[in-house]
Formats: sequence, structure tokens, C-alpha cells
Amino acid sequence: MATGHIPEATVARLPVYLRSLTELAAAGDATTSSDVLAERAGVNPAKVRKDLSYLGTHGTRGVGYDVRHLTFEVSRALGVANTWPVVVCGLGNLGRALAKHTGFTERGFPVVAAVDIDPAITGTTVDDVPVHSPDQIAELVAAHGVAIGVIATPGNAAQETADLLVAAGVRSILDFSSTVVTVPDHVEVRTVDLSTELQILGFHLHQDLPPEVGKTP
Amino acid sequence: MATGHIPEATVARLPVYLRSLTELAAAGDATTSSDVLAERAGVNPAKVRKDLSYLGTHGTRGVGYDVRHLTFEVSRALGVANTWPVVVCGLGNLGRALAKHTGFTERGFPVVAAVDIDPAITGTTVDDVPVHSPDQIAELVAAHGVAIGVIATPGNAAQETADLLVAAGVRSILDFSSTVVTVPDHVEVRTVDLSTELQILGFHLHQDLPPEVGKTP
DNA sequence: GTGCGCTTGTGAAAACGTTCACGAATTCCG
DNA sequence: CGGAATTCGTGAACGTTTTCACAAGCGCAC
Ligand SMILES: NC(=O)c1ccc[n+]([C@@H]2O[C@H](COP(=O)([O-])OP(=O)(O)OC[C@H]3O[C@@H](n4cnc5c(N)ncnc54)[C@H](O)[C@@H]3O)[C@@H](O)[C@H]2O)c1
Ligand SMILES: NC(=O)c1ccc[n+]([C@@H]2O[C@H](COP(=O)([O-])OP(=O)(O)OC[C@H]3O[C@@H](n4cnc5c(N)ncnc54)[C@H](O)[C@@H]3O)[C@@H](O)[C@H]2O)c1
Repeated sequence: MATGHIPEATVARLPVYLRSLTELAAAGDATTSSDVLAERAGVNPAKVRKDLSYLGTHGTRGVGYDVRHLTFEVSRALGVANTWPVVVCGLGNLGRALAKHTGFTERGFPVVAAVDIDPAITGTTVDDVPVHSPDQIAELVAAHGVAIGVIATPGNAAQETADLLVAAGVRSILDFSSTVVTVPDHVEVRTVDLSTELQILGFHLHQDLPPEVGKTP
Repeated sequence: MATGHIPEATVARLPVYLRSLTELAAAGDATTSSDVLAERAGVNPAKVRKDLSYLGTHGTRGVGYDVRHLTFEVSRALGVANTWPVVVCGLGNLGRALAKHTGFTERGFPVVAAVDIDPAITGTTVDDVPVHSPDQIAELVAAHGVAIGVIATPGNAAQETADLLVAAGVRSILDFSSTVVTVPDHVEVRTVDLSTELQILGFHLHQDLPPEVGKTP
């Protein structure tokens, strides 16, 4: 067993389990079960057990999981002991919200700097986050050891921003810009597209109910 | 064939294709191919063809796809002709960014109202979006025909907000609160958890490189 | 110590999603 | 007109993810 390869789908759920474990610990529970974790995470209990089994054998049959120990193991698998500094690119409505959010720092992702093309805001700070101009990305990344870049610029500036981040040595990008950015293989991009999320909800609303009059019956 | 059941994974990609098609049309292209669409969407060409085949047979062998016609078909499948009014709950950093975002309205998801518990901002407007108190959710939903609720409150208010939305008749929820909310079967919830996204990126950073010597250096 | 009830860990099956590979339809050109 | 070049549509192979189902291990009662 040991900690071999962990499936992507499992990795995406580990943070949810970790949050549940933290809550359970705060509530004073010393042990828990796959049923309880499943309930809190909104998934199937068998899935919880299989997911956790990829981290090794950390439960006790007939008893369940020790909350403290499992918290430690999930944390280790996720590597939450590390701190990964983040730079936010594009300080508009969304970038500002991200820069002000305190939850990221708590989880090991401090926003150490922001970048914007607007000369009216470069040189200022937003909640202690200094705002620089895009041509300083390389320096910022080097100075703070930034590994993750967040793109919150308009879509038409997304690719060039990604290029700057990649050239500066960033290895992970979180892209909010509703565009598909192209990067070298060694860089991972995750896209969060809020319009698409709404469109998916819209699709199901549209499907569920209306017989859609006027088409061919 | 016809428009039977469309797989979830395909539905999630249709908005991306639609965006590409819009850009191609704007660039003056009358026809396109699965290769071009795949390139723009960042996926495999075979996947594009399979996805589109769920909507019916709309391409021409040896030629490709007519941009206008395909745009129409994808739009129809997604139901983008519909307008689904949205109410944003919790007008903090994130809620404010969402309320101010103009892109949602353009795609058929106008933010018609916001809701916040803070009496200092209820009664005001944010970019023409009126801010009400949570006990008015039911009226707002009824008055505007709201089908989608966005939860941007702190985590500890998420479940009660979801309950209010559900009671008011909302059928879809987009939840940013990093909590798992429980709703009846007929309500769909999509969760967007930005911390989790960062943690997934962090996991891969952590995995890729470090042999993780001992413990603390 | 034996039995009973509980909960994990995990093979195996089922469901789902992706990719391949190729036949079919179309255009173009000589 | 015949053949080469395209490009779609799709069955089948492949890979991943979810779910099932049950043996194995543990604690407790007696
Ligand atoms: N605000 C939202 O709720 C929301 C929702 C969905 C998607 N988005 C997407 O997120 C992105 C940002 O949205 P927003 O509402 O914050 O937009 P915005 O227009 O408010 O802000 C964009 C910011 O990026 C800066 N910028 C422009 N070009 C730049 C460059 N080359 N380098 C660095 N900075 C640059 C601008 O000066 C501006 O401050 C957009 O792509 C938008 O489509 C936003
Ligand atoms: N800001 C971000 O970039 C960001 C990033 C990741 C996650 N989130 C999550 O999104 C949510 C909102 O984040 P934020 O930064 O906007 O927080 P915030 O504290 O700035 O805003 C929260 C708002 O919700 C309001 N509120 C509280 N209880 C309410 C209730 N019962 N009904 C209606 N409104 C209520 C508050 O008055 C406040 O205006 C949080 O759950 C946060 O964890 C935010």
C-alpha cells in the first residue's frame, strides 16, 4: 500500500474531508467514521473509505478513524505544511475580493503581491497587499518564491499574463478569465469559470421543465 | 440520434465551445472544424466531435461545421435563449464583485437583487442592484422569477441561506461558501471552492518536486 | 474465551468518460 | 469522371471513477 499514486478525483475531495475533520475536532470528537465523514462531505461512505485507503491504512475496523491522526495523514498527503505564496494578477472587482480574502493565508496561500496595468493603482496597497505593474512579475516571483499565479484580468489580457507568469517561473495558475490559456507542460492550469457554472445550472433548469413549445413534437 | 440525453461532462464543455464559436464568428469565419474547436477549447478533437454528436448531426463530412448553424444548435441545447434571474446572498468582498460583474447579464443571468444581513447596506444599491434583507428573499424570488441563488455569505450562514432560497422556490444554487449545504432532491447545488482549487494546485506542487526529507529542517 | 455487533479495507462489478481508428460523405482537381 | 484529400460520426477499446458487497479485524459483554 503506502502512499503510492492518488487519483485526481480523490485529491479533489481530500480538502473537503480535511475541513470536516477540523470541524469534528473543534466539536470535541476524538474518533469518527466513514459514515459521518460521508454525511458531512456529501458523498457516499464507500467513497470516503476508498479515498482514505489511498493514503494508507489509518482506520480501525469496528471503531472508525482517530480524528487527530487522520487529520495529520490527510494534511500530509495534501502537503498543507507547505506555504505557497500567491500573486494575483488583475485587481478589478474579482482580484480585489481575492486579495482581501483572509481565508487563503490561513490555508497556506498568502497573497504576497498583486499586479495591475492601471497606473492609478500601482504603488498602492490593498489590505496590505502591494500592487505592482505587470513588468515586475519576474522580480516579485523571485523575491517571494511565488509558485502560484492567479489570473483575474480581462480575458484579452489572460494569455499575456500567463506568459509573464510562466516566464517568471510560476508552476501553477488559477485562471478566472473565461479563456483557455496555453502553457508549457510543466505548468498546471486550473480554470474557474463562473459564467460556465451558471450556464450548467441554466441547462438543467431548461431541461427539467419546459417542453419548449414551437419545436417539433 | 436526436437530442436525447447529454452527458454531464459534455454539458460542462458546451459553454466553452459556444464561446469559441462566437469568437470565430466575430473573426469572420463561416465554417470551422473539430480540430480548430479542439485547439481553442484545449481538448481532443475526437472529444469535440463526440460532444457535438450528442446534439444531433450538424457537421458536414469533408467540410466541417457551419459556424452560424452550430452556434444556434449549441445555444439551443444549452437553453441560452432563456433568461434566468439571479439573486446574490451575502454582499461582502466576493458578493460585491459578483453583483458588479456585467458578464453575467450578457449571458442571460442578470443579478436582479442582492441580500445581506448587515443593516448598514440593506436599502442601498450596488451598481443598480438593490440590497435587501434576508427575510425578503421569498418576495424577491417571487417578484423577479428568480431561479438561481448565489451564496456568498460566510460559511456559518450558508445552510440557513440555502434553506431560505429553497423555501422561496429557487431550484439552483451556486455556493461559494466552502461548506456542503443540504437541499431537497429537486434543487441542484454547484459548489465553487476557491481554497480547494488552490489546495489541489498545492498538492501537485508538493508532489512534483520534494522528496520531503525528514520533517522540519 | 467465545460470540456478537460494528466498521474498515478492498476486490470485483458497474457506470462513466476519453481516445482510437476507420467507414462514410463531401470537395477539389486533373 | 476517378482518385486523392478532407473531415465528420461513431463503434469499440481503453482508462478512470463510483458503487457494491463481504471478509477481516476490533471491542465489549458475559
Ligand atoms: N467579477 C466577477 O464576479 C467575475 C465573474 C466571472 C468572471 N470574471 C472574470 O474575471 C476577470 C476579472 O473580472 P473583474 O470583474 O475583476 O474585471 P475588472 O474589469 O473589474 O478588472 C480587471 C482588472 O485587470 C486589470 N488589467 C487589465 N489588463 C491587465 C494586464 N495586462 N495585466 C494586469 N492587469 C490588467 C485592469 O486594470 C482591471 O483592474 C474577467 O476575465 C472576468 O471575465 C469576473
Ligand atoms: N472573497 C474571496 O475571494 C473568497 C474566496 C474564497 C471563498 N470565499 C468565501 O465566500 C464567502 C464570502 O466571502 P467574502 O470574502 O465576500 O466574505 P465577507 O465577510 O466579505 O462578506 C460576507 C457578507 O455576508 C453577509 N452575511 C452574513 N450573514 C449573512 C446572512 N445570514 N444572510 C445574508 N448575508 C449575510 C455579511 O454581512 C457580509 O456582507 C465566504 O464563505 C468565503 O469563505 C471568498
